[in-house]
Amino acid sequence: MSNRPVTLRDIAKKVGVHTSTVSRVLNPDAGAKVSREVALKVTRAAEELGYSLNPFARSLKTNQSFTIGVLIPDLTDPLFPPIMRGIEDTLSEAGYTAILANSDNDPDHERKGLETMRARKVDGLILATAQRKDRLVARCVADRIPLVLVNREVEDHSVPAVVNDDIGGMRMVTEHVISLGHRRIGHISGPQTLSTGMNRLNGYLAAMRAHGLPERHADMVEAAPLTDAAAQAAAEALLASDPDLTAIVTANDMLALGAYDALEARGLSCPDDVSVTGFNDIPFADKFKPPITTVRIQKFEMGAEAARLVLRMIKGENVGGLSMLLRPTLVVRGSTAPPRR
Amino acid sequence: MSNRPVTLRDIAKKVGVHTSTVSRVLNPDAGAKVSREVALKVTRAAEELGYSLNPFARSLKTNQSFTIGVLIPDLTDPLFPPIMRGIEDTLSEAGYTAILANSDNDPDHERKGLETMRARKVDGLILATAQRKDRLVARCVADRIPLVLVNREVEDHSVPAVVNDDIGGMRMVTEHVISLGHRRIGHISGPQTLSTGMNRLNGYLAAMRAHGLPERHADMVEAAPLTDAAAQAAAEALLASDPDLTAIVTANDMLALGAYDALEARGLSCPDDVSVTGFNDIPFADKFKPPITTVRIQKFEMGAEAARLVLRMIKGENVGGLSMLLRPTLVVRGSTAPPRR
DNA sequence: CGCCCTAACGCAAACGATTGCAATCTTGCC
DNA sequence: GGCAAGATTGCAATCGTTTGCGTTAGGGCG
Repeated sequence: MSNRPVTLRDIAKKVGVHTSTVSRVLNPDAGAKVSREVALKVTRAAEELGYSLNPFARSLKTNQSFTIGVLIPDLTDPLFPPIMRGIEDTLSEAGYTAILANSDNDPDHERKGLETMRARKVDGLILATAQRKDRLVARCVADRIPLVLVNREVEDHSVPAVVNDDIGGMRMVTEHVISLGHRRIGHISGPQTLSTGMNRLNGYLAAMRAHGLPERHADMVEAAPLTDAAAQAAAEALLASDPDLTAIVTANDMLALGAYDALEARGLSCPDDVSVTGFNDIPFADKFKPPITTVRIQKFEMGAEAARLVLRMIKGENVGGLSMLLRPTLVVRGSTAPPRR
Repeated sequence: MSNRPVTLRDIAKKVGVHTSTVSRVLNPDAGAKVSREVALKVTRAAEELGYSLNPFARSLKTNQSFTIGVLIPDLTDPLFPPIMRGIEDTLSEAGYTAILANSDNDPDHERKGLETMRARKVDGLILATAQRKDRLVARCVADRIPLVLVNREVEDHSVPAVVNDDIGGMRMVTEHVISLGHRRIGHISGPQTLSTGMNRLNGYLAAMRAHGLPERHADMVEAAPLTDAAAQAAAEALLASDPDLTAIVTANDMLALGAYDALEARGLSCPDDVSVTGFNDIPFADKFKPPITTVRIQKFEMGAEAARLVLRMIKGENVGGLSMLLRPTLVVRGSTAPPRR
């Protein structure tokens, strides 16, 4: 028994037909006509010989890799694993495979990641790293690579994207806080270079306006990197400049944790002294003390839809300008309560 | 300007040499001799034309994919993203790419994942899913695929693995609890079908024995699935059967959180009434209330070393029986304190 | 019974690289 | 100056599939 893998030729020889016929039997989708009997004999022989397609040969010929590149900021950020699972689960069902790269929010890394993906000739791209203005994204569309954005999108909506209703979500949670009786409400925002950061800020503003509450500049601080440390600093600035604050709504759960730290450092308690909210509903959001009131976004579904979308683009479907907005839901937990005063 | 990608032939034509020469210039590692001048002209032409290697053609010829399959239980489990990053970061430096599959602890999924990886002709495999006796692992070694285990290993140590010193780690944290003065210490273990579950249990037992403490059967319960819910049930069983327990050491942080829930349900406080410890030091372990005293394992490094190891195997190095044991460290936080009585 | 059409299959040329071997050219040395 | 050794480079086969086109055979129809 030789160890040489079984090829189309082996099957052809065994059955007594030409390799092209075997190929046609094994790829019925191509729409080639083969007689019932031959098809049966071929499939049987393939089975017996334990044939398995050589993907390199196929790809060389068809110029398809059945591979999708996925670029995310950092797999270690709890937001992305669920998205990634959504992507991979639906890709694999379609016979596609994801290859992953982390950008670490570094343009060089990002560029390098994209580079290797293109070198590997991915059939499409899913990016979770988009800035509102993004040169790399622009280059990809210019190069006509099937591309969809996930979670974040670009300013001009020129690229298909699957995102949450960040404005609506933030408006919802802000109004929850307002409805509890809060009037002086601060916001720790994410970077305004990201659609999420901007939209969530706008959602906050919309809610404030809608209820006739003043928008004070001092009540909005940006957490430059989306870390708990940055958020802690931001929360401290907020509390210093406006000691009457009774609530802080933040642009994501990690920032909420940073706010917790700031409150603790000041000897304030949440939610008794100050209510805090997050966004995303990351795993464990319900396990912290207090459990975070937050906005649940559809992480797995976001990934799954992005994958479906890119697959449709690959099939040649024209999905121009199609963006999907997933509806988030409010999750009220222990970090919000009516204000004391 | 045609859109047809640049090939070796294009370069050859431009420079006036044969494609084989171009190939040799572009693959210097192969050790072929090419004159300085030709090499220079070729590289320059390649640059000018914007050549990029067609990986399909190369792979077809060399039968290498520069791809490693990684199989993990669930990316959503906070233990794995850091491991994954370790793997990917070091693979990509070597020009390799990881393709990921989740088993969801389901043998069918696992088998299917392995199947697609083999269909894609990965050059090697990294498995984080190994049971102590694992048929799939056995099949892989039988098929002589370069393979390394990570985090968990097989019983007979027949496969190279990169794991933590689970016994030592658990012994360490148990002794920490003992040194605080605890005598009645329960253990919530992981599944004994996994090396981690068994080793950690043994570490606990070793510590108890070493200090002349009785090993009571009632003080050991297995959390069948490694979830907080299962752990909560386990902790309740523990507390019910042995109300004098003053400490519970668990096999991982998620189980510790389950123990928290059980204590809270009983109106007991941690660490005042019962001390609790975890294992792994997952992200946020310091953010819970109380922050979890736990054993920090080297997650990123574990992944990185596993990647390095599989690469060495691919290069043909004989690493027979080489396993790496990474040293964990004790991280004392707020969930442990001296017993009241 | 002849002709045309279609179904089924074979033929062979790709896809783009790698690589053992042959051919050529230098160079050194006697 | 001739020859051998060594350094470069060319030649051509090959990896395993896919696919446009040609060929064959059979069937329907006039």
